[in-house]
Amino acid sequence: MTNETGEAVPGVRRRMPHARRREQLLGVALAEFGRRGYHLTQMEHVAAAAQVSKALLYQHFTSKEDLFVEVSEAIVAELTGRLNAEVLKQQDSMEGIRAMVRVLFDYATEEPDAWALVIRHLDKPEVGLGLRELRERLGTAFADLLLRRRRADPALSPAALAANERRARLLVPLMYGSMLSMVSWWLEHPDTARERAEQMAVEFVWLGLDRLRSGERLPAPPS
Amino acid sequence: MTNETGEAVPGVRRRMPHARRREQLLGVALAEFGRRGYHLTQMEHVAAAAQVSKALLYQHFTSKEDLFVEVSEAIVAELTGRLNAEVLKQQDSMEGIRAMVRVLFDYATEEPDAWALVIRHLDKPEVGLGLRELRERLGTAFADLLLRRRRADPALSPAALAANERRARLLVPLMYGSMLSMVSWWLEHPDTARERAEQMAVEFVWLGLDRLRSGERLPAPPS
DNA sequence: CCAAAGTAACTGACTCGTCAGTTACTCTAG
DNA sequence: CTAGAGTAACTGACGAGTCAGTTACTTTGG
Repeated sequence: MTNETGEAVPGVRRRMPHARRREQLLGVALAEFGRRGYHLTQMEHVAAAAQVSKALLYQHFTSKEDLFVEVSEAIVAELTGRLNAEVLKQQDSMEGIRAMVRVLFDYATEEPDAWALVIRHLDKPEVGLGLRELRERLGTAFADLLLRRRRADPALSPAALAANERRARLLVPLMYGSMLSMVSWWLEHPDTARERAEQMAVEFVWLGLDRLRSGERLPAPPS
Repeated sequence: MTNETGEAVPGVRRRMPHARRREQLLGVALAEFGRRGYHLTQMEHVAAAAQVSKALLYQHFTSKEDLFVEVSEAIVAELTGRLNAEVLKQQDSMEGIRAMVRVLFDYATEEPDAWALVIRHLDKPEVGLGLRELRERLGTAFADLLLRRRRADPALSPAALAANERRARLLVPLMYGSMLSMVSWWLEHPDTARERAEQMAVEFVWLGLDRLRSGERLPAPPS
C-alpha cells in the first residue's frame, strides 16, 4: 500500500528506514491536514492513513503542531522556490505576471492538498504562523516585480519613485487576493477551461500594473 | 460590563429577560468566535465573557455549532442586507462598485469581530457551511451588477450576451478576491488612509468591469 | 556460514488534561 | 410565593502524548 515508494505489495513488508518513513509521514500528513484542516485532523488519522501506529509518528515529530509546521514550511519553501525561479527570470512585467499565475495554477493542480492547506490556514494566526510568511513573501515578490524597472530608472525622481512605491504597496493585496481567489474558484469549477481562467487572471492583474505604470486618473463614469 | 445594552454598572445587577440575554450572548459569542476562531473558542470563554455560567448558555443555544451557525447567519443576513440596500440602488456600475467597496469597508470597520469571523471561516466547510453561502451571494450580487444593463439591452444578440455572461462569471472571483483581500490588508495596516485603500480598490475593480464592457484585447506587452 | 547479540522500527494499551454538555440545586423579580 | 433566571459542580468522551514491550533487520565472533 506504500504509494510513496513503488512497492505496491498488499499484505507484507512494512519496516522502512528512518528517512524514507519520515518522508512518507510528511506526505500523508500534508494530505490529511489539507483535506480536513488542522483542528479536525487527529494524529490517529495521519497514523492510520500511513498504516502505522500513532506512537511511531511521535518518534518522528515531537508534537502535532511540530508536524504541521514542518509540513507548512515545506510547502512555503516549494512555492516560493518555484515563484522565484519562474518569475524573476522574466524580463517583461507582463511575462512576470503570466509566469506567476502559471506557477500558482500549476502548483494548485499538481498539489491540490498542499493548496487546500495553504488556503485554509492562510488567515489563521492560531497555528504555526508560518503561513503568514508566505503571504508576505508573495506580497514582496509582487511589489518587487512591479517596481523593478522603475527602481532602476534613473530618470525617475525620488519623489515620483516614492509615490510609485506607495501605489504599489496598495496594489499588492488587490492583485494577490484576486489571483488566489481565482485559482481557488477554478479548482472548484473543473468545467471551466484552465486557459480561460488563467488568461483572465493575467489580464486582470496586468491592468492593475498598467494602471500603476501610467498613473493616470480614471475616465469619468460613463453614466 | 454589558456593552451591548447600555448598563455599565460594574459589580451588580444580573438577571435579564430572556430575549435581551439572548442578544447579549449572541454579541459576545460573535466577538469570541471572531477573535479566536471556532475551534479555539470554548463555550466557557463565551460564558465568562458574558459573565454568565456555561449552563445558561445552553438554555439559549442547543450546541456550540448551533450557536456558531446562529452567529454566522446573523452576519450573513446583515452584510447581504447592506449590500442589497446600497449596491442595488445605484444606477451606474461604477457607483455600484463604489458602494460595494464602501459597504465592505464600513462593515469591517464597524464590526471588526464579525469581519474576522467571516474571513477566518470563509474557506472552511468544516463548520456550519453557512459562510460559503455568503461567498455565493456576494458572487451573484457581483455578476448581477456587472450584467444588469447588458441583460436589459435589446440590441445585444443572445450569443453576445452569453459570451458576456461567461466573461462575467470569470471576473467575479477576481474582483471578489481582490476586494476582500484589500479590506483585510487595510485592517492590518491602520497607518494607511482608508480613502486611499478604498479608492484603489474601486479603481482596480472598475478596470475589470470596464474590460468586460469593452471586451477588447489587451494592448501588446510593451517590452 | 550462521547463531547469538545488538539495534532500530514499530506497536497496543495506557494516562491525563480538556471541553461539550447535564444535573440538581439556589436566588430574585414581579 | 413561585416561575424562571441563574449557578456550582459534575460527567463522559475524546484526543494528544507516553511507555513497556515486540518484531524485523544487521552485525559479529566462532
